[in-house]
Amino acid sequence: MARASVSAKDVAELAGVSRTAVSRSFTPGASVSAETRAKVQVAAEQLGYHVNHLARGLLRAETGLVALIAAEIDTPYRSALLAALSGRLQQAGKVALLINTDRSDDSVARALRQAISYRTDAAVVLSGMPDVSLAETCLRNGMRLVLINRDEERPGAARVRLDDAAAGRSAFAALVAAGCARLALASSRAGTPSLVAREEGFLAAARAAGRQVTVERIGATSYRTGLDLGTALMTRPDRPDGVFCTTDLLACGLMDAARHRFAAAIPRDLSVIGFDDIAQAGWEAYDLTTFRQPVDALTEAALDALAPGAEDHTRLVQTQLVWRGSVRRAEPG
Amino acid sequence: MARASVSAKDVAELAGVSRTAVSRSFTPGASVSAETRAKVQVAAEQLGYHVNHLARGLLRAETGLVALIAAEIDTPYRSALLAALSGRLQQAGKVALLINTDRSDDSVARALRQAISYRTDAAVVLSGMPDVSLAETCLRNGMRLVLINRDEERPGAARVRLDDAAAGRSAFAALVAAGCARLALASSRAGTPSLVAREEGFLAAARAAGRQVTVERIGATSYRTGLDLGTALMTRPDRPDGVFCTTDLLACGLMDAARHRFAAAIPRDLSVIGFDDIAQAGWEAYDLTTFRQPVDALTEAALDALAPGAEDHTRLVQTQLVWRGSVRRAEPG
DNA sequence: CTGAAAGCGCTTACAG
DNA sequence: CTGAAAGCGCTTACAG
Repeated sequence: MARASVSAKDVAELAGVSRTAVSRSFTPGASVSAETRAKVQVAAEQLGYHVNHLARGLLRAETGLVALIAAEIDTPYRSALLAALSGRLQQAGKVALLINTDRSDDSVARALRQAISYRTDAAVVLSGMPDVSLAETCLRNGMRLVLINRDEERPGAARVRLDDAAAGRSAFAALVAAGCARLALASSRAGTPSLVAREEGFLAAARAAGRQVTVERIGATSYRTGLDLGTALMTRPDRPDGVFCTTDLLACGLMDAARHRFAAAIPRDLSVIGFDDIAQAGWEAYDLTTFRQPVDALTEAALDALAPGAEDHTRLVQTQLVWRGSVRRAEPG
Repeated sequence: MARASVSAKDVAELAGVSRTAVSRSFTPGASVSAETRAKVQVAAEQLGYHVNHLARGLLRAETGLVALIAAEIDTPYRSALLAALSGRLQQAGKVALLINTDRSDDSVARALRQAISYRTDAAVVLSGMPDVSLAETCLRNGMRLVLINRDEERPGAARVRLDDAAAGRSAFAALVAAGCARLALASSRAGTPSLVAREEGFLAAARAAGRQVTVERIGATSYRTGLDLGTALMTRPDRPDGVFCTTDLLACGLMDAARHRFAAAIPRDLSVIGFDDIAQAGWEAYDLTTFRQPVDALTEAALDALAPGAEDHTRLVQTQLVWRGSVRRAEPG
């Protein structure tokens, strides 16, 4: 039994017009006289009528629904991206279906099935990777598929990626320019495409310059892991004096460990560069030099990619190094 | 023109059964033979069929959609609550429509209209306050309405609230027990119900104990405001030695200002208590004693409240003081 | 500009 | 257990 709610029929009766006229009154650009539309509007207002988008979605090519599929949505960077994405979607007259997953591909599959069930116009995948056949099912159901910061491709799906490798390279250059002698790379074991690309950019640049790098990888991508990374690096005999953390969360933990457990001063004893530019990077306790994830640019690229008929190429977005106080300034002259 | 997608009719034809049989095969508990169901399943799998929940929502009493309406969703506390809420909703077989608002009641109204348009089973309001007539429209459309941490009531709507006043009182008791001589209250000017209740609990307890309290209120609820609050309090001639911040974000800013701008040591020179227990409160740089927002309890209460036929009373959830290092330990007896 | 009619994809009595 | 039929609330040719 359907839920009781006021329908176009009720409005039509009250306004003394046909159901068709009601429908037209709520469709921008439809051919209705101003007079009819006014009568309908009054009746609708009085009854508290709202067009049923479920029914409308059945008839139109678009439902106005877009699925946002992501893991760890309470994390600073993720939540910032999600906020931008959902806000921007609303501006565009769409509404976001938020589906959170753990990292397993299985839960991405479930999320995508949900999206299909509600016939979302598009699905934006921020975490995990849908398998090929499911991706095809999405397309077959007329859905656009946008992958954010995923390294694999899916035929028919658009990708939006950060230039992580370039950032890794420029992190290396920045630490060298600051005069750091013993370089380190600190990352988690998550092994996501973004992390790997940052690591490889950094290491490739070091290799090209003939420089040694101490590499430490531990656990999940979290503040706690940052503490462990800091402890691991600071207890080494060849304690580094310049480190690139593949994430701000890791950098914050690493800085706290270095300061509170080893009484190291930053940047005097240790220069640190992070990645993401989460809010905390700008807090005075950290004042972290880091790469800004251009949330707005990513969001625009994603919106462009999910428009019907958009091209499926990869949209590459550049990051920008935000200079703060965690990296030693090179000696003048 | 509707979007091309595989329908029950396609599956029925391939499986050699009626459309009714297909429908039943996807309804738990419906009367279909195992044999028919199996045939349908095979055909559905092969075609990549998924029940259209838009159409289903038209016929059933529930759509499976729940609207989450919130502002500042990239803020640590908000995003944690949203993550819990949307995760729990999924477990319950529902899916979250994320609608973010600014604080204006107008944008809450727009959000609610969207919810009605998609016939969500319920709307959970975390920010702002819907006006009475719109709240009634929601109910008339068969929607449940759950207000989280809102002080006003709406007839027919359920509320979930934290016992903010109790927390305020116990913050006072904790600072007194720590031996603080000059107490302060630091808050923003946002004036939300939760903030006001915390402030009043603290001030009422102080009044009852005959103690003076320096009150400082500035700007929005943010880390930056915390810096300003810290600066304002530390420049007073009667510099406080114990402060209750109505939010962790404010507390983090205040601590940073006290330390970096006034070289104050915490808790030696200043004891600080926050509220929320955001992730950063547990970071070594802050190690903040604070009240934990029991996100899980709030979430359970919200889910209980949005079940069809649930009672509309207010569900009051208690907070818990998490002791860390930002409050001086009282001298042992 | 307007309305009657067909149809989107589903579910649910109803009859067998 | 099974299927034909009616109907959920809408939109879109079609004819006037």
